[in-house]
Amino acid sequence: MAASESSRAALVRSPTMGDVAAGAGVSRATVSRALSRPERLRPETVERVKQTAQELGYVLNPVAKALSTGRFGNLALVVPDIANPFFPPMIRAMEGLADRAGFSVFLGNADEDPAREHKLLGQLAKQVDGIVLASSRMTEELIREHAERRPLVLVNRDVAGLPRVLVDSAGGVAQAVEHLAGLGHRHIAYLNGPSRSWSNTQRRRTVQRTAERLGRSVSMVAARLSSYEAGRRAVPALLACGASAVIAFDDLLAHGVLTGLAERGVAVPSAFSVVGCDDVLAAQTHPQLTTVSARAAEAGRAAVELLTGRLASAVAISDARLMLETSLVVRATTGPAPGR
Amino acid sequence: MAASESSRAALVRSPTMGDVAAGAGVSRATVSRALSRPERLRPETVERVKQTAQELGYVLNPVAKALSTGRFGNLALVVPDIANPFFPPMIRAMEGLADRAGFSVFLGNADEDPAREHKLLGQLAKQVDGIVLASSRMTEELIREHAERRPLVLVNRDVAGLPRVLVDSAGGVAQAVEHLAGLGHRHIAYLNGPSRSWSNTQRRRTVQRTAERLGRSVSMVAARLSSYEAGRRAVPALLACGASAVIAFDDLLAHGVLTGLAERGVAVPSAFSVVGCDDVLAAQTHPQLTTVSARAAEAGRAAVELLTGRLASAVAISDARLMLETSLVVRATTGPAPGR
DNA sequence: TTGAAAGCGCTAACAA
DNA sequence: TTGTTAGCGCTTTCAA
Repeated sequence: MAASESSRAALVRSPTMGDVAAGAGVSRATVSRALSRPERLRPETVERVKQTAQELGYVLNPVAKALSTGRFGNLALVVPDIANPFFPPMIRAMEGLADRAGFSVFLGNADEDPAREHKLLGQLAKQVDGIVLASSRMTEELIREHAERRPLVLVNRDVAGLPRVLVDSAGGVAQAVEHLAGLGHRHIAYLNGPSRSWSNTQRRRTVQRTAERLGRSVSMVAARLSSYEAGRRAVPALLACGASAVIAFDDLLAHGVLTGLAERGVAVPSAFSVVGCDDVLAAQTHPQLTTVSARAAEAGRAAVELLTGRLASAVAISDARLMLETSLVVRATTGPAPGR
Repeated sequence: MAASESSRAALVRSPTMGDVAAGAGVSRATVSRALSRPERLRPETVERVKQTAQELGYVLNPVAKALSTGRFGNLALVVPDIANPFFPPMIRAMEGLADRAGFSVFLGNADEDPAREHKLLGQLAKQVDGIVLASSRMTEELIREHAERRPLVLVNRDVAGLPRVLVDSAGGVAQAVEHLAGLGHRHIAYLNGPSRSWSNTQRRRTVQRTAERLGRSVSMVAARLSSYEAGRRAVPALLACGASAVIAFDDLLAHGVLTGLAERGVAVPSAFSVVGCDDVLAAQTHPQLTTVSARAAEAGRAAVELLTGRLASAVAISDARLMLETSLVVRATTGPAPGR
């Protein structure tokens, strides 16, 4: 009754290469070759092996293969918050491309917590060929450390020496400021997102510089995290600072602001203008939010391409720095400054 | 220079159990025990082993462990479309719970395609301990087949004999119909979602029955898939059918409808009422959509609990059928029927 | 073109 | 309490 006693035991456990070998009257090595390097075998052998594999319902065991080759056929994808609408389109694009390249993907949700991010990367590293790390909140030092263990591509995080894809919101944000200035707004607020976010830093600076250049004043308002509620709660501060328009770190905050304004009877855009960022919520909700395109899906695709390219070539193209330009998408939540 | 030649080679490759064993002056088995069953070892031995493991920066290789034990420490999560706002909160909840239970998670995006779903499950099955399959579009037969290979829990798909978590939108949808009837609407439309969706079938039937019971007429409008654009395009049909209110398959469609109505100058809710489903977009966007709560996160959590419970107990609780009740959340997009 | 055999890093009887 | 040994299922030299 021992599993090794007779071939009838194969009925319960799934068939292995040995079973196929026995069935086809060849060695396990030959089965392996028939499946991975058929050109090195006589066609009729390959045929016979594939035939019996088919009959037995044999499926290659990826874990055994991985142990033997050191290659896993898996990618890791780590994001700070999968529930943030910025990420799903990116994840979707990544998963699709990874799949086409023959990889399965692990998803890690870091919960905006650098420590959890670190832990996730640690436990995933040993079963993936490469990692895409999006909007990391970890220190540069820690990121470098992980990048040494496994090929790693960053999204929206700018660490010199590591391959990275950056959605350059500067262009779009500058356009947003110009758009508002052109509409007569003299005082613009910027509603901040997560403080450790590279994107937030970039957007804040761009608002500041552009407004300065155009001679408009700017107020910085803190939300500190990206959420609808945070945006809603920021409205009193927004109104108090004297601005007549706000550029929010992202669409989620912008929607919160819309609600907060509505609750206070402030009409949009006639009394107050609102601009979002990322064009993700904006594209699938009403009202049509004026926003800065973020090209999340493209960024994801580019990151996976960089990663699989690097995995295939064995030549570490380490310092790739891909910038994706953005632009303003004017929709319905911006209008002329009040009293003009 | 062969890897086995001298221990100096350990500098390049990551340390194995053998390295730790050598360093601590014990056997590999002892290292293994120190890490997984420390209670079976003398405390000082455990200490010594952990110490040297620490020094060497040793991390257990999960793939080798999996090959040896047949347990992977991985779960698979397959959804039809990760970009559909219904899923991210669910995925997030699942990932969090899985992580706490010591599992990493593979994410599969089936793209609303049964064939892709099948393929994904096939390739993932060999490296996971269990599977959560959400809103499957596959045939019951195929689902059963996969459930035989690996422990599998369904979400929002009702297959007898398999453990499943169902968000029972009947309650909430019935309330929505009653709510609208109470507001004087005599003709209500239901905007359909994906035809293979269990949830859609359930919602459609509930609308029909409840409206019948209350003596209201119903029109069925097809959108066939869940997207903002589909909702928007459905507006002409919606207006043409003579209804004064719509219940949409989900929030995404509802938002599309809102935009379509706005484009035609139809005011919400004074001229037309809109109800969504899922309360996912609704909770983080403006305007505040009247919707049916979907408890996606809870459903995800329940599914993972069912799965890990089953994995731990080794007793197959096969026919669990968990229903999560829903209810209507009245917000700002429904109002009295026009002309009343 | 094919087979034999060693080994990937770990676990788990079985002994001691 | 600890070590020895035999795999887990696959790939990959090396020989034939």
